[in-house]
Amino acid sequence: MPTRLTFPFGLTIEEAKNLQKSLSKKVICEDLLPRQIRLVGGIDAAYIDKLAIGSAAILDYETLKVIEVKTSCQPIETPYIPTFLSFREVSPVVSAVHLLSVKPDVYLVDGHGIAHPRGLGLASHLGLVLDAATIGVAKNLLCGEIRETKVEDWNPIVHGDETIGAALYTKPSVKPIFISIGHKISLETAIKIVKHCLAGHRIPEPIREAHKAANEIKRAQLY
DNA sequence: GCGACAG
DNA sequence: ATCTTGTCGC
Repeated sequence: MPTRLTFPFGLTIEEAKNLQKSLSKKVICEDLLPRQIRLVGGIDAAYIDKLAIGSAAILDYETLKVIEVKTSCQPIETPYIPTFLSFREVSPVVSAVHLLSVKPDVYLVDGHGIAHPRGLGLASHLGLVLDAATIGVAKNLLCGEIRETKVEDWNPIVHGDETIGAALYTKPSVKPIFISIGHKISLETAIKIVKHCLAGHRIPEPIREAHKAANEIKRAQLY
């Protein structure tokens, strides 16, 4: 019989793949967000034993100062399988987002958007679930290759004959970060927003804050 | 069949 | 992601 992993809804790998494919058709690669961004969100997750900690941080876009941070712990319900990260992280992360008293104009998500084998990385999946603008910000490439034609501070990530993202060089002599459309945004705007949020670090500030919050929870739970 | 593979 | 101190380098 087919390999039936403990996916939500009892999905098999094949069924999960088909779900990703159909959901990816709903992803919008255009700017459906305010022209003037006021609040930016950062999304990340951490793990302690059998618990997943979803984290969401809200920062002021201009000053990059933290306005609010929420976390939510849940039992881990799905194993980590490459290309199926969203099945593992969407639930805890959405719970954290629902605890927020304010919603951002766009979310920076720790993971890929459409730069995914079936076009549905965590950032895109989350964007569809929240019906919000999202940007995928990954530290490693999952699929596609970098086209070395750098004329600015980034190179296109191509898959076949399509540009699925950008390798953004944030600092000299430092590995780039991989940006891709999550939902309701264009790649150009996504790159612009991520660059604005760098503040001298490789990882954009909203994600760093979400990451910090998740780890602070870990310490509290540990003792 | 083999290797690669976000967090 | 996680287990983990000091250390090399900008």
